[in-house]
Amino acid sequence: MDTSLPKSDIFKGLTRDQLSGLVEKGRRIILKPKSVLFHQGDPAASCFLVNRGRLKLTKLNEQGREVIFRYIGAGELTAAITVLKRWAYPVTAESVEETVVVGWDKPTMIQAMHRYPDIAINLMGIILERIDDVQHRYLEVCTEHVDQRIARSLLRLMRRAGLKHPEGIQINLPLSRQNIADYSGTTLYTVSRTLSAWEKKGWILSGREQIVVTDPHALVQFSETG
Amino acid sequence: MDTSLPKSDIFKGLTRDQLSGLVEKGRRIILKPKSVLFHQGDPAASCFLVNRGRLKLTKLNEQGREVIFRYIGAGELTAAITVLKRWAYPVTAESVEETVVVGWDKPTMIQAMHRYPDIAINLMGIILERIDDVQHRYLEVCTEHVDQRIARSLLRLMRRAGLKHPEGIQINLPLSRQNIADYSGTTLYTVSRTLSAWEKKGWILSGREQIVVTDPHALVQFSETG
DNA sequence: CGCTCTATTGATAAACCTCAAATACAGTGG
DNA sequence: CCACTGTATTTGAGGTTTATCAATAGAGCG
Repeated sequence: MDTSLPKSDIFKGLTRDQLSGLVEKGRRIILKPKSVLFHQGDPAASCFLVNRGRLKLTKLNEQGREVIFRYIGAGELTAAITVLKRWAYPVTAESVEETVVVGWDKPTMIQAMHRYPDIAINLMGIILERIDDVQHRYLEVCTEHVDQRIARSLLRLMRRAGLKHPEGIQINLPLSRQNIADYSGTTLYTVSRTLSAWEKKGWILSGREQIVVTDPHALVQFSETG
Repeated sequence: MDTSLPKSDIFKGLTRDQLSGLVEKGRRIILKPKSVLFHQGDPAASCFLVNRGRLKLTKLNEQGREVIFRYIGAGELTAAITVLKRWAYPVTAESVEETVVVGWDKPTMIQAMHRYPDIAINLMGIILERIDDVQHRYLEVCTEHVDQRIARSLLRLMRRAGLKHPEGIQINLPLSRQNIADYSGTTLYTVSRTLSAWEKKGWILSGREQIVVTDPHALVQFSETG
């Protein structure tokens, strides 16, 4: 069995042996692209670590409109909150590409935290960062214009999933206009128009489900001043 | 000294004596209406419990536009996050009426958590509820129309600060149109127009900085369907 | 090559904001 | 009690932003 694990914040402080012991207790799941790991309100959802690939975390509102909270990649956790709460995690996780995760159920996770208190501390840190992140994005979506928000979305994705590319930095993720819209709180039409305009300005290059940011500085400038 | 403390989630599980010992270690602060307890990015901010009155938690964006995250009342905590993180809490807390808070610095709080592990567990629970709340509001602000969001804001405030009133439920809080706008992510003009319309429909009564919800059911209905 | 999914673009409408001006209200000091 | 002042609120007009709808083009795949 492949016991290699990516570096992850949650297990910082553990030795190699402790870590592989934990991994053995986990359930390894391989997801094809666009398959659902757990669904909004799924009571069985427990704690998952992404080993390879990437998950999209979303939420649907009553009318069925989707919002993307974040994309999480190798070494990142999701649904860790459920370990500490009895309610189901109100978020859906879906792979955007072939993805491998390791999942632990609540009892295992709680036992692990007792044995290695570092895990609990790390978990706390991760949750606090998430809260800060959502709060900041809440501020943005309340106060900023759509195009500013699109710019921020691209920059955020670029930082988390950026790859070197001859013309700039490529967002290494299958990313449709609809995805960007769901991530920015707008519609695919507005995204399309906005990206077209930026492409004319030379700030980005765009293709089918692909974006390359060619002038990050211009985007940053724009995202801050409008 | 007045050692009476409101029931608070954070100290659930502690005895009366343990609690009053803690209160004595805290610093009691009395705030006149509209005074700032701590400011966005203030490194000195530590953990505060509201004893009486109410605080408004806000954040300013780069252009100086304010967003209200939440109003917190007696028995509720704020800035608890700072206890566990080195960074400053990126939020401003301001009293909306005469307010009494008890504040503890980080070392005291950490010591207390060691002595009474219940506190750490309770704190965790509070933080998890907050994350869920912000995420849900993020979804709302991304997907819903302004008037739906205003309806949700009134309902939320009603549930947290509602008082019986001959005509319905009064929101017991000085609440200007601007406040509602900052809480809903819109402008005071739109709030004014919307409330006028609802008053004509008999859903609410409104006065200067005062709202009475006379038909909560209609508001709920509206907030869900548009 | 035809099928499906994604993206673009124009036209139109709706939602919402901004500005300006008028009005209502609460508190203060005479 | 009343005028005065500062703030809160309302409302209209006009404009901008953004969503919606519809039609077309393009890309990838078997």
